[in-house]
Amino acid sequence: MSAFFEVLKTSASGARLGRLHTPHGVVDTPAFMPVGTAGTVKGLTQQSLEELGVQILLGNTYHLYLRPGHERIRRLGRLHGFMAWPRAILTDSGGFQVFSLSELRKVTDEGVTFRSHLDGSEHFLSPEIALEIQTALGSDIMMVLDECIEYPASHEQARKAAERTFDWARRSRAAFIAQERAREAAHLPTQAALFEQALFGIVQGGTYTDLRQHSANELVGLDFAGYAVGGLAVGEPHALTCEMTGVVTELLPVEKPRYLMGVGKPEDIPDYVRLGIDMMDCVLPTRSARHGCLFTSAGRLLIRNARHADDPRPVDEACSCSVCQRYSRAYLRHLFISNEILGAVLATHHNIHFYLDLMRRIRQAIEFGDLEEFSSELKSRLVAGPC
RNA sequence: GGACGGGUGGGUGAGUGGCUAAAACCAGCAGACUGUAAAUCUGCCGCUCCUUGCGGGCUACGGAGGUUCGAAUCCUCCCCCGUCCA
Repeated sequence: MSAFFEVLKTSASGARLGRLHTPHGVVDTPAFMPVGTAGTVKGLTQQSLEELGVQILLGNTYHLYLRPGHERIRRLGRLHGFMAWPRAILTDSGGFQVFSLSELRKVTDEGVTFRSHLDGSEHFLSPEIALEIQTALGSDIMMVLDECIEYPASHEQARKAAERTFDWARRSRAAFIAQERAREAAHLPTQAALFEQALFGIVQGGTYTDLRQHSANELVGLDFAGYAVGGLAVGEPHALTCEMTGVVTELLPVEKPRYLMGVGKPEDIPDYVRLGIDMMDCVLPTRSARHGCLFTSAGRLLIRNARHADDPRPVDEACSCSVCQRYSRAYLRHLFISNEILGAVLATHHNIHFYLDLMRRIRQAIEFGDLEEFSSELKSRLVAGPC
C-alpha cells in the first residue's frame, strides 16, 4: 500500500515539506487549497486553475447537497467529472455552516438541522449523511462533520462542542469502516480501492488548551488519514490562533497530514507552517479579489482607490502572473469601477497566483532551511501596507 | 397670447410651516473581508472653526420681496423648463 502522505523534510522549527498522494495527483505540501464551495472557484475556469498550478481544491458538502444534489453529481461522474476537474478535491463536511449559518440551524447530538439558505426548506445533516454525501461526490479527502463554534465561547460551550465533534468523528469513522465492509461483503471493490478516499478528523476545543489537547488525543486514537484543526481564525487574535494550533500539532502523529482549516492572511501563513501545518484553505484570496483587494509583494492594494486611475503599472511589478504581464492598474480599476465581471476574474487570477507562489516560496524556504528569515522578511514587506 | 404641471444638495428624486444640512437611490471617497447565504458589507459624502462634541458658525431647496416666533414648504412679482390650447 502506497503511503497517502510522505514527509520529505522536517525543519528544526517544525515546518514540514511533504507530498500528499491522491487518486487525482500529487499535492506538494505545505499546500494552499483554493475554495470552490459550489463546484467552482468563483471567477476562474478549471483550465485557469490548472494553469495556475492548483493541485487541490475545496468543495462543500452542504452546498453541493442542496444544489445540484449529490446523487445528481454522482450520476454525472462524481464531483471530478461533473466539474471537469482532474486534480484532487477535498470536501468540507458542512461543519463550518453550523457556524456561519447559525441563524438557520439547530444542533443536536444526532446532527444538524438546517433551513436552506436557498429556499427555506429543512434539511438534516448527520455525521453519517455527511460521509455518504462526500462518498457520492467522490472527493479525495473527506472531512468529518464537526461543530465549529464562535469566538469568544465559554469553556463549557467549547467543551460541549468538542465532545460532540469527537462523538461525530467516532461515528464518521465507524460509518466509513462499515461502508468498506459492506462493499467487501458484496464482493465489490472498496471505496478505498476504487477511489482511495481519505477521511480526516477535526480537532475542536475553542481557545482552551486543555480542550484542544483532549480533543487531539482522542481523535488520534481513531486513526484518521489526516487531522484538521478547526474552529480557529473565527475572530480571535492571531497569536491565539497560533498558540492553539501549536498545542494541537504537538500531539498529532508526524506521519499524518495536518490541515488548519480556513486560514489565512498571507503574512500569517508561514507561522502556521512553522507550527507543522501541511494544508490550508481560505476564501480570502478569492473573496478579496472580487471585492477589489489585491495581494501584492508590497502589501494589499485596493484597486478601486482613485490613486490608481492613471497608473500604467501592473498590480505588482514583482509578480509573474499573466494578469500582471498584461494589464495595468488603471485598466483593472476601470473594470472594477464599471462593475465589469472581468475585473473580478483578473483579480481572482492574480490573488490565487499570489497564494500559490507564496506556498512555492515557503516550500523552497523549508528546503533551504531559511523559513524563519523568509517569514520575517515577508511580514515586514506586507505589513508596510498598501502600495 | 392662454391653461395646466414643474424648478430641491454632483445626478435621479422624496419632502408641502418647526423633529430638515434636507429621505432614498446613484455617482464620488475611504475601509473591511480568514473551512463562501459575500461581484458583499461598513463609514464619509455643503463650507468652515475649535477644547472633535449626538459642539459652534456660515451658506443652501430658480430669483427678489413678503407673512410668521419659525419657510424648501404659505403669499406676491419675476425668470426658466415641460405639456396642451390658440
